[in-house]
Amino acid sequence: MLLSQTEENYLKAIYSLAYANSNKVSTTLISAALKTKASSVTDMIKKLADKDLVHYKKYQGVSLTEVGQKIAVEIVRKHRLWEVFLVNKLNYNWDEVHELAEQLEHIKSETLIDKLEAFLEFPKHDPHGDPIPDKNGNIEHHKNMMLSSVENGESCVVIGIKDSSDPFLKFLDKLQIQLGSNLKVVSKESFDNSMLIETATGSISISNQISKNLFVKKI
Amino acid sequence: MLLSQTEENYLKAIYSLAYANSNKVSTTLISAALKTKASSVTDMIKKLADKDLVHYKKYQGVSLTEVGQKIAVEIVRKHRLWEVFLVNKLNYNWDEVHELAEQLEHIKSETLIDKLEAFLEFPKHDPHGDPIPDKNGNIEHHKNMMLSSVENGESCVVIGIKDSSDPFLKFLDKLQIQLGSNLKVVSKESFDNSMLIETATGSISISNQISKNLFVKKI
DNA sequence: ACCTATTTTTAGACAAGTCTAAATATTTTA
DNA sequence: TAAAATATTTAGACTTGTCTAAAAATAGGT
Ligand SMILES: [Mn+2]
Ligand SMILES: [Mn+2]
Ligand SMILES: [Mn+2]
Ligand SMILES: [Mn+2]
Repeated sequence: MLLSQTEENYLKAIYSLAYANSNKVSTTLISAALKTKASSVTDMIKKLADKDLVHYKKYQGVSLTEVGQKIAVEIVRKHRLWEVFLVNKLNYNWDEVHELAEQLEHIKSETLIDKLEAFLEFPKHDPHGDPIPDKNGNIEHHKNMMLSSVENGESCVVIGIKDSSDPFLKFLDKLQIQLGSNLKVVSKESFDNSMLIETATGSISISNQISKNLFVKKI
Repeated sequence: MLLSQTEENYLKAIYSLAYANSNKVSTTLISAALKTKASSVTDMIKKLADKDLVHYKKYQGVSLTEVGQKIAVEIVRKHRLWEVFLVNKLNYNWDEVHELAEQLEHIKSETLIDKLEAFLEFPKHDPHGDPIPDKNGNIEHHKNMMLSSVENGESCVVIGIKDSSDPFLKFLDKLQIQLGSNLKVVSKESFDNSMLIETATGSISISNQISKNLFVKKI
């Protein structure tokens, strides 16, 4: 099955949205994610349904078939491996690689991505801490522990970013928080849910907005 | 100026054809190179002319403007650097990379190709011996010495392949002839212009077809 | 110079992906 | 449960790049 870039982008979008939300994804949600109009989405959904890549009943939302899901995961795999390449080999910063990976993920080849994976020495996570599916499509999701739920006095390591938008990544750079950073929760304000935390470089106060978007592992 | 992949492919095709032939390129030649119909070429030529990327007068053939040429060379640069990446870093064979580079050359980014070039340590030639234009578009063409014109008793090094088609490259593999191979011309048959040559691994007879397609430098 | 063969262009059509505007279905609210 | 608000689908149009078939221009041969 040879898909167009556009079709691949739809599948990937449906995959992320289905994961983030429940299961069935609405037309408007997709159109927002892809910056198209709802009517365009309806058209494409029909095409994908014809190819048995999505389940679709009018007005009922859409979900991926097994084949559709498999393809979506392959694209996610490509996206994340290319991101690793860009950051680890070409010295891009983690906030600069998304758009490029968005293009590179559509390169068609039977062998390329496995060779790239080997060259990168089989990374398990992309530069934003997101898990990289293996060549069979298996993927180890984060356990859902956010910094916001860590108790006073406890320490943890940053293992992932929920909102990988450029501005948020740049802001983390400024705070000198990276993947692997050790953080100790000193205190929590019940007033606004902000936190005082200790990092390698000092103590900082961070808003709930931020602590809700950092995946951590207790140590 | 943001061009579509198709437009870029046309510019690159016109560039190679203009270089291989005289200067003005005919509609049919382009359609043969791109495997489209002549009528499609006419349509696209008009669009490129509107964008001042080619000079075009009906029935008179087409040639690149300065801007058009600059863009074409940029695409050639990308193509060849990606080929180097695929061969040197991902361990592809030289006969496997063309189609992939054909896709990768269209990735849009201000910074990617210069970072890739640095990562590859500024190679001067692609895996087929073709020169890589620098970031300003300067390109050092081969001096036009083919193995076929080397005299009896003289030695030379293979520095490039004129016809980089998969079958020819595979055939050279079989003969154990690579870029950098030392060849000594033992004798030439006036009958069919075949040559007896000595390589590192032994003596072989090669047809004029082959010797006409190997760029060499005398030593 | 004229007729013929070839090349090139035009005209009209089609598929993919998108849009706007209008119609229809669903959901919310009262 | 019926009106109002919102979401989704349909209808018709447009752009890009392609094609086939037909018309027009050029090039060659006598
Ligand atoms: Mn994409
Ligand atoms: Mn990522
Ligand atoms: Mn190409
Ligand atoms: Mn090459």
